[in-house]
Amino acid sequence: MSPCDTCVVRNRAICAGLDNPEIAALSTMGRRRTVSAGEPLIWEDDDSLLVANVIEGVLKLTTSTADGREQIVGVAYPSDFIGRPFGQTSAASVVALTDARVCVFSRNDFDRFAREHPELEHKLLERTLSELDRTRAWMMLLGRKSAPEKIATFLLDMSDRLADNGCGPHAGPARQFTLPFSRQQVADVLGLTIETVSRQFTKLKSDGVVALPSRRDVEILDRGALQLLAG
Amino acid sequence: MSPCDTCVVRNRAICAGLDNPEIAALSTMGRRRTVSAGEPLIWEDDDSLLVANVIEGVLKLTTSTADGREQIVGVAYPSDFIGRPFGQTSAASVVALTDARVCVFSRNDFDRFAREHPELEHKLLERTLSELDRTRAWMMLLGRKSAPEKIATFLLDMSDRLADNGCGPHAGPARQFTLPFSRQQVADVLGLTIETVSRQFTKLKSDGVVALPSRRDVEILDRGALQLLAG
DNA sequence: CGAAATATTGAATCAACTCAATCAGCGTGG
DNA sequence: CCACGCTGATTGAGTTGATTCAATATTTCG
Repeated sequence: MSPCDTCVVRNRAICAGLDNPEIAALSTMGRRRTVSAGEPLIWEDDDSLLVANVIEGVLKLTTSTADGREQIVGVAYPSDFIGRPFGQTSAASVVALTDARVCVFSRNDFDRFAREHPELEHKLLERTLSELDRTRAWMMLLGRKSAPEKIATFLLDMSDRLADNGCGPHAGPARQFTLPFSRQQVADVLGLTIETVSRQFTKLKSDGVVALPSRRDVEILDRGALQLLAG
Repeated sequence: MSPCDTCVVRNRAICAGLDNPEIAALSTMGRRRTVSAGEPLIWEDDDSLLVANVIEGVLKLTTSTADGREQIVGVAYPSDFIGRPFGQTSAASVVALTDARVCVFSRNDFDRFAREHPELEHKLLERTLSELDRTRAWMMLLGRKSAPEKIATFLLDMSDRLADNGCGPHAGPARQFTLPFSRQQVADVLGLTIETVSRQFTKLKSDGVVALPSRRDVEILDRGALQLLAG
């Protein structure tokens, strides 16, 4: 019995659609590992040695300048695929935001396996195309939106992505949720400073648009107002 | 004889690697068309009805806000693939910057053909992964770089991508080139205003870093200085 | 040539940043 | 248990880089 049989993302990750012999083969190549909050898994510009599926937890993808400025260029949730297949180096670092569990493959093994399994490559292609769409929408935010618009867009995005996507029917966006980000990390997602993020949060709170019961918790009181602010 | 036999991007586009019967089949599905400078080919949020290979010319991929702000999220050169396969809607508009020639497929036809030809899907996957890398690098620019850094990075990027990639050996980055962008379009790539772009260009000229013989022409006089400025 | 579009330059404003101080939450150890 | 220190977040004051608004210059094209 392979560990995949009990994998909680078995039917959502790129493994979905593989038949039992294929899963068995893939299973022998992969191994599970945990990554503690704050711990890196992949380094920017390093040789691309491994790829992985996220089983549990949240990780950030970042790029940095020589002088230490950071931009979060992506966020990986359970069932997401991380790492750079079919390429020599990884363009982004991957660091866990929360304690996480991932299913890791050597890139070489994965590349070989993928080339032999078109269905898997197709899943990966669909995922990559979606991620590119999402990334391009974020470029609009970074290049053209004001700080209030950025914050509103961010909160709505979080509300969608942190929606309780368990097995319940039509969950819809979450009204209240816990951010996997510190204020600094929110700033690194939005291309702002921590002070600006803090001020915008305070503004939204005093305007009664959101409630902030704790540092990481958000409750959306007026979604319509947020959508209006998002621009 | 199919038009592909004489196609100048035959060996660089995703068609590369297909054998003759496959090319013949693909060829019957595609048709060539020209797109004049300024003419749109695909509209944001519209149903994704067509995909295409760029044969000649340059096109921009853009997203816009309701109130008309625009962000250029990608630029397509000859041999690049444009459009959104395997998805209902297109996340970006595609508009020609110069007169262009493209090889157009109905998305449905292309999707079906691609699913039957893993080698083609693999090529598309590699391209999409590279484009995602490039896009993420651009997010760093949009979120964290200053106007002078943005302009310097932009000019170096143009110098690389507009390098004479004919058949000559090891061309290297272009020392002088013609921008396919107006000042407004440069602003839309970098998330700046046209005035800021103009001021930065003037600054680089008066500092002797570049020469600007005409509105669209750039000659890099001091590449080292540009690299330093790029941050 | 003249008109229209595009680009540059200048002056003034403002949004977001920097720098600095205070505050809140939290775990530790006396 | 609570004082202490540490980290992260908030708030304030002042600055600045990029914008906006406005005027002028240049190029393009009918």
